[in-house]
Amino acid sequence: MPQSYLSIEQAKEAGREGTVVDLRGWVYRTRGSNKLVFLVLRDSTGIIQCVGSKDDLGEEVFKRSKELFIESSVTLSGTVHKDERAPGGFELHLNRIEAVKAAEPFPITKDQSEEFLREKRHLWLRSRKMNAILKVRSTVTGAIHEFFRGRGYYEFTPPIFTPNACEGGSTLFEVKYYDDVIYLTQSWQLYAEAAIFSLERIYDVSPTFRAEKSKTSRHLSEFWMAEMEAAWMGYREAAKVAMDEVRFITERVLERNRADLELLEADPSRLERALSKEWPMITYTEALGLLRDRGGLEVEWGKDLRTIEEEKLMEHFDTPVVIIQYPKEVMAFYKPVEPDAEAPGPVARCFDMLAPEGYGEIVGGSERDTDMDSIKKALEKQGEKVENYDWYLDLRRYGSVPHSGYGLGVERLISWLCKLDNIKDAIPFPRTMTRTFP
RNA sequence: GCCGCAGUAGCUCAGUUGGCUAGAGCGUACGACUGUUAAUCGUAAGGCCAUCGGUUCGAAUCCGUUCUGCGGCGCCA
Repeated sequence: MPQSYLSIEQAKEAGREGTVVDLRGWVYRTRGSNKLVFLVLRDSTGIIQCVGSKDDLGEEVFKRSKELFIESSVTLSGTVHKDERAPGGFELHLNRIEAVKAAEPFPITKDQSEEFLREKRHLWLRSRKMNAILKVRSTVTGAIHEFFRGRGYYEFTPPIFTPNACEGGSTLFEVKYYDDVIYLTQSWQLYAEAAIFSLERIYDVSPTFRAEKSKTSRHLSEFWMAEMEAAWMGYREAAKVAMDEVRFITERVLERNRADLELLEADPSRLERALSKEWPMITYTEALGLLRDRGGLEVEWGKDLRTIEEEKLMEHFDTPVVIIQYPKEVMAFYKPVEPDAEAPGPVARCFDMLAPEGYGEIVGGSERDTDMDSIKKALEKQGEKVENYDWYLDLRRYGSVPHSGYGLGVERLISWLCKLDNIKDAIPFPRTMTRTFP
């Protein structure tokens, strides 16, 4: 066995031509005739075509190499050649090939359906498509840490089991907890609000669970949210941080994953175009005006923007757009009223960020209410028991300060960056209302 | 919660107004082929037509039940 193996990416580096290299990986494709075998090798870095002739390999090895099924693990060695006939421009002329473990016939063939690929997701992860998405995903989560740490934020990890509802109880997953019942978190917010009195500026990237009965290509029951919470910060400033964050992540993906985006047919230039422009921040009331004047869509003031309205609105933009000051009535209890707004009714100090190309809401955030009485009233109105939130009210009793925060939907962002048809491809093992397997 | 679509070979799909022994491609097995691009050519194996019930001389096909999956709306990230 050779001492050191190269990756396929390394084997294609300049200056390697004519040298003998050792590679290892998995069989991606095989083709052949009675004198030649073409075997495309795959590893985490890419693919390369390997050519073996009966003369070079010997009758026995040649025959066995032709019998290797797709996804067999192999080690091999050969000479690097530049060859226009090979996919990718390089190929390896084999002088040795050994199966580490011969595979059984691989169930995924060229005829595929979304449903079948999800059923075989544990194997489909090996596909070039999933490989590219997972690489982008790694860049995205890494960039989130880099962004916040570079700005003096602390990572703060919230509990996943929670006794409280926070955004209305209907969408919580109940979990048996010893002899009791508890819920899976659907937001870190209440705990983040406790932590800012210690750390002032915090962020996290963690799983979130929502039992919404949403059967769409934009919803998951388990997804990852990148959240931030900051003391002494207003909602407009938080919205600017969100825009900076999404910009930063997009830059990093363009730097590190250009080839992955191209493989996914997610034209990088559309992201470059978005980065080259200012991203608009408009009010809800202005958005309604836009819909009426440019879209011919009349929306009654006070109604939340639905999917159709959001899509219609985003037809006019090729960058993400932040919408601020939604009507107070449609917002959760913790969002305070903006007194200075020019609007037909009370509006909240809150914002959403919509992605272009129909990818919908990627960020939702707000300033948090610091007024004890209005929090209590809002909780009662939602049917919550105020005494369950007494610990949360303590945060208002002891040195309350203005503060804001937001949550970024990691899979929604990845969907936009990678131009995915379905959010279920943005996470390795999607969990939806009907899928918990594999 | 509401609305729509689909279940036929391991996979992707045909299957006419109800009519003979249910078809193709891919994959698999065997064979042929010196440069293939998820090669090509030949042969073969492979089916409780999702389920239960009904109509009929006769049902993959028509009607109803149940189950499973997919998508849209609402809600959200």
